[in-house]
Amino acid sequence: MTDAALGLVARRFAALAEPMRLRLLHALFDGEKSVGQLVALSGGTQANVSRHLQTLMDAGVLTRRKVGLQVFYGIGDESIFTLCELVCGSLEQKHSQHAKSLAR
Amino acid sequence: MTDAALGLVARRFAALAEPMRLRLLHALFDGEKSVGQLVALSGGTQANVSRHLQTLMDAGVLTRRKVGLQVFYGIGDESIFTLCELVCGSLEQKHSQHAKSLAR
DNA sequence: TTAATATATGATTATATGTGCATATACTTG
DNA sequence: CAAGTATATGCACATATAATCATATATTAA
Repeated sequence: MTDAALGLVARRFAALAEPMRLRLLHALFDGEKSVGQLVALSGGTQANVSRHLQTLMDAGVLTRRKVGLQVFYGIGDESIFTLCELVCGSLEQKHSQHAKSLAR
Repeated sequence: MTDAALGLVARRFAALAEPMRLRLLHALFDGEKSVGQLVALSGGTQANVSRHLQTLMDAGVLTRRKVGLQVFYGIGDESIFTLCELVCGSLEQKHSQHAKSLAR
């Protein structure tokens, strides 16, 4: 593994290492949405949502489509779905094990 | 998705969002190793390697086994393998597409 | 052209994180 | 018990990142 490769992988993970960005990605799981829609759904400020979308774009995770005044973002990398499922699954498992060990 | 769940997922991704930690994980892919071995393999300082191992432990990603003076760490969550493969695969694909678009 | 709307961005501040140095802790051996 | 070895941790510093506010940049409509 070269230093450059490790850096790229780290950057990809870093893009997913922020609750608000995960919320935005989650909102995009059922199809692309405008910035305005994402602001409403996420409850964040317009500026902050725009910044996070920019970060996800830089990470190569999103698609961007401009239509008139609006900009529509969508999931641009299919691996995101699997990544999130994997982590959620692993955490659920850990949580249920923890619950069991508390119970006995 | 609750706020707490998003926070947990973000923390898991954050654990993987650092080149030195990825290097350590990579070194552990073929079995558990002591801190000293990891220091030698990674080229980091002892203090820094120890800190990163602690971070990965907190994230629930590693196992820890103390034998005499030494402490052996290992991969404690199978999903890590798949996560890294997925990201590497996605980046390779992106890279090859980029190479192609430069070529034509 | 002017006004109105959607999105992006500069500047600032607060917080988090990575690193190195020195030292503490835990364990083993003589 | 003293000395030596492996690992962990307190402290300090530099850097990165997220959030907010105000404002800039499109684009459309009147």
